[in-house]
Amino acid sequence: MQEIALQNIDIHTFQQDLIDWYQANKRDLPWRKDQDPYKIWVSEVMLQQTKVDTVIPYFNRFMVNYPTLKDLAEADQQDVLKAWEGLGYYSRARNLQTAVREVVAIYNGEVPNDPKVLGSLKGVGPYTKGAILSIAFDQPEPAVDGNVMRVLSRVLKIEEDITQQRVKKQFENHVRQLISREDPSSFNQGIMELGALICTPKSPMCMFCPVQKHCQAFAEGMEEELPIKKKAKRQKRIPYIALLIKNSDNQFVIEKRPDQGLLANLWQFPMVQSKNTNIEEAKKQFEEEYGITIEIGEKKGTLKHVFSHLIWELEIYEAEMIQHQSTKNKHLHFAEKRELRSYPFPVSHVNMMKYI
DNA sequence: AACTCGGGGGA
DNA sequence: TCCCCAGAGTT
Repeated sequence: MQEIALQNIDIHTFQQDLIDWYQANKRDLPWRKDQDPYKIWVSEVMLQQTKVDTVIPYFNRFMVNYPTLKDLAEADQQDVLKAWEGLGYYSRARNLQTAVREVVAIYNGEVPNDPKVLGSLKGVGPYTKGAILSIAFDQPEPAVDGNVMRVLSRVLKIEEDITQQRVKKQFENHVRQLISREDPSSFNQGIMELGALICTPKSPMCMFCPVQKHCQAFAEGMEEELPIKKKAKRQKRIPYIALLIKNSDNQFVIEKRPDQGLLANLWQFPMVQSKNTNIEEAKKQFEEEYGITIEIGEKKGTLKHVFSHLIWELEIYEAEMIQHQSTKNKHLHFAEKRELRSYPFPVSHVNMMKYI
C-alpha cells in the first residue's frame, strides 16, 4: 500500500532537505531548550488542538509552578486546573496528572521509553506517544498530527478523507518508511514546523518550501485542494439563564461542576437551561434545581460561548438569595468578589465577572 | 465509526 | 462566518 504512494520519493534526499531546513529555521520555543521527557510531555499535551502561540505562556507558568514530574504528581488538582484555566480541553490536565502520578507510583518517576508502556498512560494517545519517543528518546516512531497529514497528503498526493481513523493509520505507516533513523526528532518536528510555517492550510508558501521538488500536489498545481477533510457537524445551541447571586453577606454563589463531562471540576455561577425566555419560569426552575429561594433583579447582558460541539447562549441576571434550603445535588460555595479568581472557571464565566 | 471535549485566531 | 489548531477518551 505505502509503496504505491512512496515510489516517487527519494527518501534520503527528502529527509535531508527537510532536516536541513528545520535546523536552519526552527523557532526558539521554551520546550526546545533541552530534552527533558517531562517537559516534552507537558508541551505535547498542551499543544493538542492548540496553537503554539497560545501554549507558550501556559507552558512557562506551568514549569514555574511544577518544575518536575514529581511536583505535578503531588499538586492539588484544583491548582492544576487553575493553571490550565483558559487553555481548554480540561481533561488533558486531569489525565496528565493521573498519568504522572502513575509514573511516580509504578515507574520510579521516570517517563517510560517503551512504546507500549508509554501509550498505556492516561492522555497519551498515538500522536503524543510518538512525539515523546522521537523528541525525548530519539526513537524513529511516527507522530502524526494535523500538520503531518496536511504536509504528507500534499507531498504524496493522498486524496482520502483524513478524518477517518483508517487513513490516519496509513499516514503512520508512511512515516515509518520516511522517517530518518539518524535524527527522528528533527524529522518529526521538521514536518510539523513545515506545516505550521510554510505548508499552511490556506495559501501555502510553496515558493519557500524546502521539499517542493518532492511534492506531487505542487507538481500538479493542486496543493490548495489537499488534504480532503469531511466537514464537521454544526454545533447545537443551548440557551441558559445565568445568575450573579449575592447573599446577605455580600458574597457570590458559585458551584463546582460534576467531576465528569464538560468542564469537569471547574466552577461556575449557577445557571439553568431556558427553553422559554420567561424569567418567572426560570426562577421556579432554578429554585427547584438549587434549593435556594432568590429574587431576580436587573438583566446585566448576554454572552455567547462557542465550544467544538455546542454553543452556550447566556442571559445574565443579577439576583439576591432570600433563603437557602438544601443543596443535595449541587456543590455550592459562597465567595467574596476578590476570592472568585482563585477558583478555576471556564472563560465564559470569567467573562461574566465583568458584570459584577 | 461517531460522539464528546475548549478556546482562540486567521482569512 | 468558517476553518483550523503538535488529539484522546468514550460509547
